[in-house]
Amino acid sequence: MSEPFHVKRAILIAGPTASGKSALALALAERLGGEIVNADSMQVYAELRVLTARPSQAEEARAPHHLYGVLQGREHCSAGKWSRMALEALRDIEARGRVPIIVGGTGLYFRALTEGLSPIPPIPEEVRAAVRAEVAATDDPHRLLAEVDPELAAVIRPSDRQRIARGVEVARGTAKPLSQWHKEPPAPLLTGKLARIVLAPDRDWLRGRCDRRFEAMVSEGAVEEAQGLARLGLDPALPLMKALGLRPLIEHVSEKINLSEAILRGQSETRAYAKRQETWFRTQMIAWERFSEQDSESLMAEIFSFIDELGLTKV
RNA sequence: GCCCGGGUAGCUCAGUUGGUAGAGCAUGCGACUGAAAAUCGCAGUGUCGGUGGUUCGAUCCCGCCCCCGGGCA
Repeated sequence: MSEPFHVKRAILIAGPTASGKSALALALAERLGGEIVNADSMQVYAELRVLTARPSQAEEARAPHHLYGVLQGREHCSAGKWSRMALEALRDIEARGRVPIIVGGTGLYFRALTEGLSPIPPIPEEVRAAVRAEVAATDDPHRLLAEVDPELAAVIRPSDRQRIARGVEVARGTAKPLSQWHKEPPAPLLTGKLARIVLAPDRDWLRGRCDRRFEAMVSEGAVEEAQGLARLGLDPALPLMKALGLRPLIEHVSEKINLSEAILRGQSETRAYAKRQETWFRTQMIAWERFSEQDSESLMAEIFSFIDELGLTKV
């Protein structure tokens, strides 16, 4: 097991979708001489730009951005893959003497970095694919898991096919079941002087922003982006095909539903996602500093004084 | 004016051969160890359009009234 990477200083910004994290990160980067690292599971895919509200080229010109659009849609990201890419980017940024600003909405990715995951080796792709296919096909996937990892089966709901598939693939692809791997204490990948920030705006305010932003995406080419993806004919099970609003827009492009219905569904998916993120941030990231200020200038001031108190503003 | 259909949860609607009601969506809460924008769990709420009648008992049957569609005149 390798030693964690110790940074001089880093700023971590988590927040629900549409909470304004990217703008905040950019403002901080400009002020501190920082470089931005994406911690969002969907913004890593090249084919998703509009639908994931990825920073524009103009924004990317204002400060270096990393891990945006770096994977092809046919690849699949994961917490492990992301954390390895992130560490590499962090080392480079540190070597340049700049401040890393990690920003995103994927709580699990932040956990992988700051708390670590159990040291489970990669599962061979053939095993993964075979297990996923098997789990998708069977009527009783829970039994498959119970056969190879009864301890895990006892705590995973029979309806939760995704976790069941993970449990089965680990049991088959490694020497021991996932429930045993989980007993090995995880170790952080990243240590050092870290400012951990969660944006926690008012729910109604955020809902309004989600709704408006989805409409804005449509006027900025989200339909065309969905059409482009539909033409690629990718496996609908691929992670990027699960992007919020993508499925309704593809249904619209293939003339199954009209645009206004697609928009309503996209907005509704976005709101539900924001809710799940908030639950994670509230219950899983309790040690992080929460900010609910909505005015961007006041927010910036509060955050700046927070990181200043931590001694992160000077080298 | 007449005929037909409808009025049940925030929305769309199901239902009760008469014993005061339920799904999906929305909303709220939660779980979360390499697909996490994923995956999964829990919860609530209703003067069942109004009013009179029949009945031990009406959201359901009957009368009248109101509202919304559609048709005929």
